[in-house]
Amino acid sequence: MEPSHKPAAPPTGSTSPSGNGERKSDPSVPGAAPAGTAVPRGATRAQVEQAIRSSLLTGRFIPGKAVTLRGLAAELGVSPMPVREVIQRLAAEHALVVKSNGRVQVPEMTGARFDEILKARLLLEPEVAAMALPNLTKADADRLLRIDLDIDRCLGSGDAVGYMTLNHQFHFHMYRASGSQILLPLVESLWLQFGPYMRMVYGRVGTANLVDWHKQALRAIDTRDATALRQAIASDISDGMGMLGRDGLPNP
Amino acid sequence: MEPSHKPAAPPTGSTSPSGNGERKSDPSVPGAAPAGTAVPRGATRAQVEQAIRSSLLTGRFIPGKAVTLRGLAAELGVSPMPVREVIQRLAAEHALVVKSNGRVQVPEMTGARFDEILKARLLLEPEVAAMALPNLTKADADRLLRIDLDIDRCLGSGDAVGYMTLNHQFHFHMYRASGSQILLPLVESLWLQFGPYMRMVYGRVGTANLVDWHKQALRAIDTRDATALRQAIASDISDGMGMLGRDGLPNP
DNA sequence: GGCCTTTCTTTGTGATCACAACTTGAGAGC
DNA sequence: GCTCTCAAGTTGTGATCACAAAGAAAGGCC
Repeated sequence: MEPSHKPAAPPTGSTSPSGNGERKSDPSVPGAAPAGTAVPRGATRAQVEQAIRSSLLTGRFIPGKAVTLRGLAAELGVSPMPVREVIQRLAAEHALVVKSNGRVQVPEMTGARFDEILKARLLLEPEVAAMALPNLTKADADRLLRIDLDIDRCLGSGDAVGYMTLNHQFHFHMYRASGSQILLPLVESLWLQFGPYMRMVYGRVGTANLVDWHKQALRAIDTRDATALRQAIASDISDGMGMLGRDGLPNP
Repeated sequence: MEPSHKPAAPPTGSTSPSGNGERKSDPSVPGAAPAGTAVPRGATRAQVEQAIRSSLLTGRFIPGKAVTLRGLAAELGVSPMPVREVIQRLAAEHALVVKSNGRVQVPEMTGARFDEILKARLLLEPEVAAMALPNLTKADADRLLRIDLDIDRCLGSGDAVGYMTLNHQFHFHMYRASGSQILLPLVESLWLQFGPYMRMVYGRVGTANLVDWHKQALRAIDTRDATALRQAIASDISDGMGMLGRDGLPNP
């Protein structure tokens, strides 16, 4: 809704970018980028993908909302073309669903989906964390500690978006150290799938998380205890998803 | 290479489909479908996706091979458009890789990737099988048995492609009964990733698989023994990947 | 002969167009 | 007043075009 991404919308009220006089001046953003700034190949698509991904991860797209090609394209100030490809990509990762008639929408959470995502996270993420453990340096531990302190601050002030963003950073800064090429993408796909549902967490931040499992994880990293790290991550996932809550979801 | 899919290539030697006189007669297949047969929406893309997916799963694409948009499009007799979207989709599932310059190629197998795929399969597939167990009917068990008998026949006659196709059918007919919406797609992504590497199995069919774990799995299904089923699937995966072989792969 | 430069070709990318299917809304008929 | 019908608008899909960047190949220079 909020067109915060639109870089330089045409001043005329024409939503459709067709009909403007200039043609093919700059293939990236029609209206910005004053024709001369070197734009790397495929830059537009990368920007579009990043914008949509972060919108999904922080819950800015509400589940069930219809996503239209031209709508998103206009919102981002680009042609429908790069949006098409990004949508295909995200649909393949099940971050978006294409219905039988081709319409695209943000997937709605169901009880069964919720349970399965929880199960999949519990299977994969402790393993990825354990893979990362030998590669985690002192600098990584420091970075993780700083992120966790910021998380505490967000929990204290009730900043839900900040909490979600930082929680994502905490987990993936650790996971990335695993050097995993297979398991890590699978985990990323899972986070994208419950991301939109995160919206439910608004206002609920600070009520749960009696035990700070991140601190336990940091201790396990310090002592190089893979079993303890696995346990801490598993507990963190269970508690975090518990905070989201499965109750009230349709069962199918 | 063999243009078996091309329905009605222009008689002229022009590889590029531009320049043909007829325009916009039928949006599906240019030259076929005599303008009146109802073609469901998005039919072309579905066909293209199916074609490429099965090529990947049965190892018809050799790892490292460059995949070009226009090349594939010409081979399938369609415009580059649907191929673009399918490629994006498959790249998102890591069945294809997009290099930094935008070029697309079939991913090459490395030792690390191989180990990780094996680990991921061992984590996920026994679980999916266990989820499927309560839903497996007598009819499913019969179907699985028939597939396995066909597998035995292929192993006897050294039919590698038949073996790979049927092995895929065996596993996924079972897995599909789980009704899983999250774990099953993850598993499918894994199969797509080691599919091209399956090519290595040509000629090696029949040398391994001393224990028939499929038969063990069928027995576990009969006795509704989840633990035994998990074990059978895990062993089947280990043996199957062992037949593919990790030796000789570059380590990174 | 080997290496560098230049040209031509190939290839991905973004934009736009045309079309069919779907959705939505208004209006006529009962 | 309700429902059915039909028209207008919306939306996804396939095709084609134009362009820039990256490769490949050919030619010239040392």
